[in-house]
Amino acid sequence: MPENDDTTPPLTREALTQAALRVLERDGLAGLSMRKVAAEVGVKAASLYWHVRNKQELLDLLTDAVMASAEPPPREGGWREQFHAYCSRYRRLLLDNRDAAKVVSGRLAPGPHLLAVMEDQLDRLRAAGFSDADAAMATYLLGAFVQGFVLQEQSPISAAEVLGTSRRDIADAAGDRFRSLPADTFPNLVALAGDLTEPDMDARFEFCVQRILDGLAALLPVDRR
Amino acid sequence: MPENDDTTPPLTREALTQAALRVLERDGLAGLSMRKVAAEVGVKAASLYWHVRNKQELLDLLTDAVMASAEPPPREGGWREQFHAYCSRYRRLLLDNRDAAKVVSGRLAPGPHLLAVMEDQLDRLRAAGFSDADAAMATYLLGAFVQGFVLQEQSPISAAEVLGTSRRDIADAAGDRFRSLPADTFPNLVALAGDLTEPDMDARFEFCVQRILDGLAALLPVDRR
DNA sequence: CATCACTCCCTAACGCTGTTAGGGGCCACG
DNA sequence: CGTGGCCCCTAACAGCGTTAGGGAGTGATG
Repeated sequence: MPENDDTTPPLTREALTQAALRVLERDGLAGLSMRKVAAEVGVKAASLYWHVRNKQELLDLLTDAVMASAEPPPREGGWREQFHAYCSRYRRLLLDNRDAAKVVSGRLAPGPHLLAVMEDQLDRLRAAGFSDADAAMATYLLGAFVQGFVLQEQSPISAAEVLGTSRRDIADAAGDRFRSLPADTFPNLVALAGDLTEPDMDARFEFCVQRILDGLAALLPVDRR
Repeated sequence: MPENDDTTPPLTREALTQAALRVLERDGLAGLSMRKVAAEVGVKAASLYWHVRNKQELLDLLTDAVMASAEPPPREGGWREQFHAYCSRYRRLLLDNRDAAKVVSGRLAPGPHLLAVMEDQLDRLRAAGFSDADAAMATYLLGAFVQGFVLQEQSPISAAEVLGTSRRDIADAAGDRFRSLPADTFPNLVALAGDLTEPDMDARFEFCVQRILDGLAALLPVDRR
């Protein structure tokens, strides 16, 4: 009798999704198993298959649940500020929810929340003066980039048997590694060791986003950039 | 007696890597197990742990093996053409080796071959007139983007219980899905259904790369773009 | 020659995974 | 009262990464 209620309400897909979200936060994507999700809702693993076709469908639900917490930036300022904010918020979202980048990039599942985001982005891009085709491509470009960036940003470093796990320490170690390469075959890596191992990922992201926004701006007539 | 030799040469990490590469090509990353790799070299699974610390180390070797087949584009024409070629070739490489994008993005393992690529890219960027910091960032940006793009490009579509698995059919189905959305809440998705589901991924990639190159070009003094 | 250390592979096992088959209470409807 | 659908169960299957411990073969050392 683990419950004080004599009957527990039947499971819903939403409850299941929320439970999976908790397990994901606690144990990460690698630790997210059907058995743990089942235990989280007080049920055995096989029972999940009544509500969900398989694990992938649960991950699809997770994807949309993550996207649900995305809220569009304020609609003020130029299109550049707005899309800069969009990118920053999307990155934040992926960073704040554990392993969200891996979950989202594992499947292209346009759930209702993602559709809403796309709709909003397209509206702003067209209002900014982008052609239909360019607007469609721009949303794709920004989405793919932010996802790729965060994935890269979060991917573990191979040589990291380093004790100090802080960004700073890792960057220092990587810098030393670059500097200790043979200078005759890798002159540029040696010379740019410091630049290559910039530990401030926010600054890196900033740079990249600004370049992409510059590239998009070049599509507009000069007076609308 | 599966061998005509009475003794087989002892395993090397290189032989093991090549075997893993074959299994990867045949069964994909999800089907790549230590047992299968062991069988591929005619050995039992536990024996692999003599040559390799764990599966992740094998994947790191795989990553560098994939990067080994990357060859830099010819050093002729402007920096734009050169880096356009770099991006296209990197994408081709990721597309041609099964699940290469997933393997590569799972770990940040700067093996010798990746170091060589970075060295070469930095050299060209500096020659083109980019500052040290900008050159370092640019390699990062291009790498992260291409990886993100291919990952997105290859991620399976959730609603694809569709029979016709061709790009064209999937795009058509997705287009129909967009068009059948309620036009009052998703006017842009409905209107741009065709543009959003452009099936020619080469064209999509082309667009994105050109935008990023435009953005990078803006860093240069006008006379060197 | 005997002994030791080292290399390289083995068997056996542990605890985990996703998924299916089949069964059994329970509740509403005819 | 019976029947059918809902919702969960137990049991099991085949596979996974990984470890412990053993046992042949080889080459150097006493």
